Amino acid sequence: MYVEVLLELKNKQTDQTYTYKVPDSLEDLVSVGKRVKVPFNHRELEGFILSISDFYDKEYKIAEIINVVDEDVILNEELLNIGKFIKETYLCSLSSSYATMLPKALKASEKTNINKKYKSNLFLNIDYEAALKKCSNNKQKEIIDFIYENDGVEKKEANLISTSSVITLLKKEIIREEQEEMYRLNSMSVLNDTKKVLNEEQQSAFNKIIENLNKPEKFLLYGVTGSGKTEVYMQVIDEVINANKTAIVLVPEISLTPQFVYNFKSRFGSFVALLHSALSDGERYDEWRKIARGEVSIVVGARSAIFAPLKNLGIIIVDEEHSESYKQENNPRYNAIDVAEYRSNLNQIPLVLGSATPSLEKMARASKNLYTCLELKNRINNRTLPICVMVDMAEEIKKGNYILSERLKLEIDAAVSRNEQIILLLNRRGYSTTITCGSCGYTYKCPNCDITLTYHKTKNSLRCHYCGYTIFKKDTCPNCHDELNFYGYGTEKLEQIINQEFPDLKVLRMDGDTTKKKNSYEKIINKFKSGEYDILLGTQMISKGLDFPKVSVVGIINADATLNIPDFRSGERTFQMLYQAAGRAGRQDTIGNVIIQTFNKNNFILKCVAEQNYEKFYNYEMDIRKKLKYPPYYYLVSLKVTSKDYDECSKEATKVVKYLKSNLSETSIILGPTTASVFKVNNIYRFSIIIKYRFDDKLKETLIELDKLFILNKKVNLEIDLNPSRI
DNA sequence: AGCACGCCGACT
DNA sequence: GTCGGCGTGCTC
Repeated sequence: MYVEVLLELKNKQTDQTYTYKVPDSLEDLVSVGKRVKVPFNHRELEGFILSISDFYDKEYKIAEIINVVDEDVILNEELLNIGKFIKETYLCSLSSSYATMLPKALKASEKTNINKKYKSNLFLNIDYEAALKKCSNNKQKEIIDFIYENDGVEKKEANLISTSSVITLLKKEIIREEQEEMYRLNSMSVLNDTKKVLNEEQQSAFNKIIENLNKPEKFLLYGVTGSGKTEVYMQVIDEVINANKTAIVLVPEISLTPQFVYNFKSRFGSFVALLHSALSDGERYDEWRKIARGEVSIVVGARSAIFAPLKNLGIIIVDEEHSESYKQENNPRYNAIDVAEYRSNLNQIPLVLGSATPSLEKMARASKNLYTCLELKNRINNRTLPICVMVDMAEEIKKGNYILSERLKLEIDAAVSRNEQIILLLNRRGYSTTITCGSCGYTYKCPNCDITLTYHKTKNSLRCHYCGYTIFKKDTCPNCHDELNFYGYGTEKLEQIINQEFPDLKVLRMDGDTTKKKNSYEKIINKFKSGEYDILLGTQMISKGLDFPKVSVVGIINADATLNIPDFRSGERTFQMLYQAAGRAGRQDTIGNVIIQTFNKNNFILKCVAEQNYEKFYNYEMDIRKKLKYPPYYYLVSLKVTSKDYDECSKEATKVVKYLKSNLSETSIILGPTTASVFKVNNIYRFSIIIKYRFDDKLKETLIELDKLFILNKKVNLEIDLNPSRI
């Protein structure tokens, strides 16, 4: 018997299977998808068995496998196929595909000590009467009774009676100890929630999905904020479970902690497994085994939960479909929604993508009837959408209001007097964006990256938001010792200004700096929810799917910040973020007020936000994309050539473009090379090349060949990103 | 990746 | 002479 083994080496040269002989003694244990330990070039490594055969016809000599690592199959047939799909779609190595699909404990390369956890149980070894007779004291009798009454007990519990008696009984073999595998997370089943009555729109969306449960139908559930998409998901899942099938629900990482998860737990109890980033490696391993063994029917999780080894999958739901968190930004650069489509086709089951602000790509597919669009136009219980007002900051500055406009200050006061809460969005952390010397023009810059440092006042330090480089601020210019000027502002400064202007109000700040510690995100949210704080200010993380019933005012401090980022999707991102933030206002019985502060009061996208008109935004933005040949009209590939050596990097980037131009079809557009938007990060130079194409049958082949040319080049690295989320 | 092999410079 | 620097190449 021979096996093909895939080793996990981080090198594309070794991304192939190696043939090993299986000794007779191990033949019964071997099966496809299990890990085996094998000798490999004077070392011992672990790898996955990808296939088994009875003979081989290779000329080289063959080694024998050392042992079989797993009792159970890790990569089942579907997972094996998903891995191949990822390799072929995103041009990464097969071993790196499987590596990202599995929890750390199951990776072939990691020599971790993440193990199964066991608990000890005690049982009677002889019958009850005989056991009692053999007891030499009352404590022992008590233990025997305890075990007898409960038909076996946990050793921990018995030890509470008397540890030494337990030891004695074990020694005399009156009782015996057995190990039972246990999970680190005890799935508390809340089960205190019941189905809500669907309104007409929800019901019709529900019906359409239910009618297609055995088809690979793709749905776009386009429902305004507060229209009750979650209830539709849950009732659909209920149907799926009743048909003895299982479900995956993907959620952006950020909305995983709060009520979304709680809702699922209280509706479905222990049928739900959770996969989120706060799990320890051990906990993640346990959840994974629960899923693989069929002990749960629903998996709720972030991006990588799309790889959950559920059998008999019945539906996949992706909430907040427009979220960029579904695309992995390092290798393999997969998009969980693409994988979801693949699994939907493979299993012949529906895929439901939900959003209040669908991505242009998905809405375009819906308008071409490639997806079925299910629309929820109204908020449940006929709640009204908030009222949006745009404030021209150019006018405000004339009045001396640099950061907070008159209107916003009034609304804050009014909300507080009504005992309501306020959310302020400022998508930039830190205190001020740049520090420049008034005399010589010296600007603090990162020595490793091509970017100015951001001043953080609480630590009196300047930090690079790319590589983390930090220095302490001097009192004067380090060059000419003259005075320093501060430009721009971030969340830290906003917090200070609010404290000055509204000394009586209690303010919470939430950004990348205040949420670094584990659970701090959840803590801040709970603090704000409790009502003891008046204002929550923060970066875009406060705009995502949070439900604070008492919030009636949302202030967007600087709507222009994200609008001016040089990326073709910046308009779309701005619309999505501001629209979602606006949706935080007036969730229950209050009417929401949204104040949008801007220097571009005539900007069309901001007007669309103010009117809360997605269709208008969609038509406008689609028109631009068509004219500029961007997605969804064209597909993109982003190539990045990186190196520590600037000249080498530039030279190779030019070669890449030449290669592409001579190999791709003439209809494809090749742009570059240009220095990337931040052209130096961590002392590595970056050149960017963009391919725009509609149909190019030579594309994959050309990129694979190009990639091969760079494998052996140790000085220069090439990264290929298909359908990048940013360029 | 990581280990061996190989081909050069600088030392007890 | 030989110890060890790292560039190159291969691993069933």
